[in-house]
Amino acid sequence: MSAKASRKPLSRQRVLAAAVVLADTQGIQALTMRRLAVELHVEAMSLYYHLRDKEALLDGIVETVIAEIDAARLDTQGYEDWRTRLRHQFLAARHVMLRHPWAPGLLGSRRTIPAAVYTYYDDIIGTLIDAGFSYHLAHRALHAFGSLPLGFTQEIFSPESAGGNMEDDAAETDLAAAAETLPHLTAMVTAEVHDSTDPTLGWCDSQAEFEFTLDLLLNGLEHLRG
Amino acid sequence: MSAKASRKPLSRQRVLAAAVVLADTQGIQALTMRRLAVELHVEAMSLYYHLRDKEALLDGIVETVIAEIDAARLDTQGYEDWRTRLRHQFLAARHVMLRHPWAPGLLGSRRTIPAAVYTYYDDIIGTLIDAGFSYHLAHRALHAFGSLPLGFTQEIFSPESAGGNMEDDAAETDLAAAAETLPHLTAMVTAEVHDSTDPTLGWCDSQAEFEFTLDLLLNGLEHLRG
DNA sequence: ACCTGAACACCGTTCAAGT
DNA sequence: ACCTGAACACCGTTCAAGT
Repeated sequence: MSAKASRKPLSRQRVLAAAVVLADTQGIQALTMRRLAVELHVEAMSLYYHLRDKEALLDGIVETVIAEIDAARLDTQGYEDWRTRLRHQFLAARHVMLRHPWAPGLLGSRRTIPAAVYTYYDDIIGTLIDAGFSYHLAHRALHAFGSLPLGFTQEIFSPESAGGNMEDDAAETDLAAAAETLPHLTAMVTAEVHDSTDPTLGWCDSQAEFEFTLDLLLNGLEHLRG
Repeated sequence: MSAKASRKPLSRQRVLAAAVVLADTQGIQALTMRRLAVELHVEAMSLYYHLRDKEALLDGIVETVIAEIDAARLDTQGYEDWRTRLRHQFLAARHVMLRHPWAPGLLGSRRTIPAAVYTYYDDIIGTLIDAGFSYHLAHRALHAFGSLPLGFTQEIFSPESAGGNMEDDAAETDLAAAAETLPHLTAMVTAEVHDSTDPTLGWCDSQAEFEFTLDLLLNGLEHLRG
C-alpha cells in the first residue's frame, strides 16, 4: 500500500479533468504544465505523452467546458416557443460558465474553435429558422446575441477570427463535410455569401453586424424609456 | 555620432508607446519585458526604472488605449439625440479597438480598471439620464450594451469583477471623491444600492441583468421577424 | 506503453553595482 | 538620475533513456 502503488495510470481525460479543477480553484494563470504535473503526482514531462503541448491542453479544457454546456442543452429540448427555448439554453450555458470563470476569456483567445461550438450554434440557427427567421436575420441575431450564448465576444471587434479562415486549402472539403453535421449553419453561410457584395473578405460584414446590434438595443431601450 | 549617442533617454511614455506598437504588430503574447527592451535598444532591467513591473506595463498600455477612445469621444459632443450620440461614441470606440485588437481581451482580464473607463461610462449615463431614463433603466442599459462600448464583456459572467470591490477599506472615501468627478455614476449606484434587496452582494444582480438583456434582444428580434 | 532526468531557451524580477 | 550584469526562480519543451 505504498504511495507509488496508489497512482492510477494517467490518461488524457484525467489530465484534462485535473487541469479544469486547477483552473477553477487557482485561476487560469496557475495552470502550468509543471504545477499540473505536481497535482497529478507525476513529472511534468509525463504530460507530453498524453498531450502534444500546452496548446493542446488548453484546447482540451475548452472542449471539456463546451461538452458540459452541450450536455445541459439537451435538457432544453421540448420548448416550442423559440424565445423560451433560447432563453433556457443561454441561461444553462451561463450556469456552466459561472463554474469556470476562465472559460469565456480562454475560448475567446483560442484560434481553433472546438467542433461542439459549431453544433451549438447550428442548433440555435435551427431554432430560429423553425420560428420563421430568414437566414439573414438569423445571422444578424447570432451577432446580436454576442456573449450571451457562450460568455465571450471578441468576434465583434476582430473580424478575422469570425469567418476569415476560408482561405485554407481544405475549406471546401470542410464545408462539404460540415453540410451533414451542421445543416443550418452551412445553409446560412451559403445564403449569406451569395448575397455578400465582397465574398473575398469573408461573409461577415462586422461593421454592419455591429450597427445592427447597436440599433436593435438602442431602439429596444427607446421603447422602454418611460 | 555613435549609436550610443543617438539614444534618447527612456521615459514611461516612450516605453508605453513602444509596447503598444509591439503588441499591435507582433501580438500581445510577443510583449515581454525582454523583447520590449530589445525594441528600445536597452537592457531589460532598464524598464524597471520607469515601470514597477509587468503588471504596471499592462495597466499602462490599457490606459493608453482608453485615452485614445476618450479623445475620439470629444468629437461626438453636440449630437442632441441620445441614440445618435451613443451610436457615434460606440463606433468611435470600435474604430480605436480595431487598431488594437488585443485591447478588449486585456482590458477584460485586468483587475484594476483605469479611471478613464469610469468617466467614459459616466458620460454614457449622463446621456441616458438627460434623455429621460431612470437610473434603473440606465443601469440595465449599460449591461445590455455589453461589449459595444469597449469591446469586452466578461462582467456578464463574472459578477465579482463588476461591482464587487466595495469591501475595500477605502471604498467610502473613494465614493466621496468619485461623486465630484463621476456624478452620474455615483448617483446611479446610490439609487440602485438603495433599491437592492441584498446590498451586501454588491449592487449588480447579474442574473437579472443577463435576463433583461436577453429579453430585450429576443423581443426586438421577435418584432423584426417577418 | 508509459514515465523520467538532464538540458535548453525563454520568462519576470531582485539587487548590488556602475556612470 | 538613469542604466546594467549577474543571478534566481519559474516556464515550456526536446531528447535520449529508463521500466
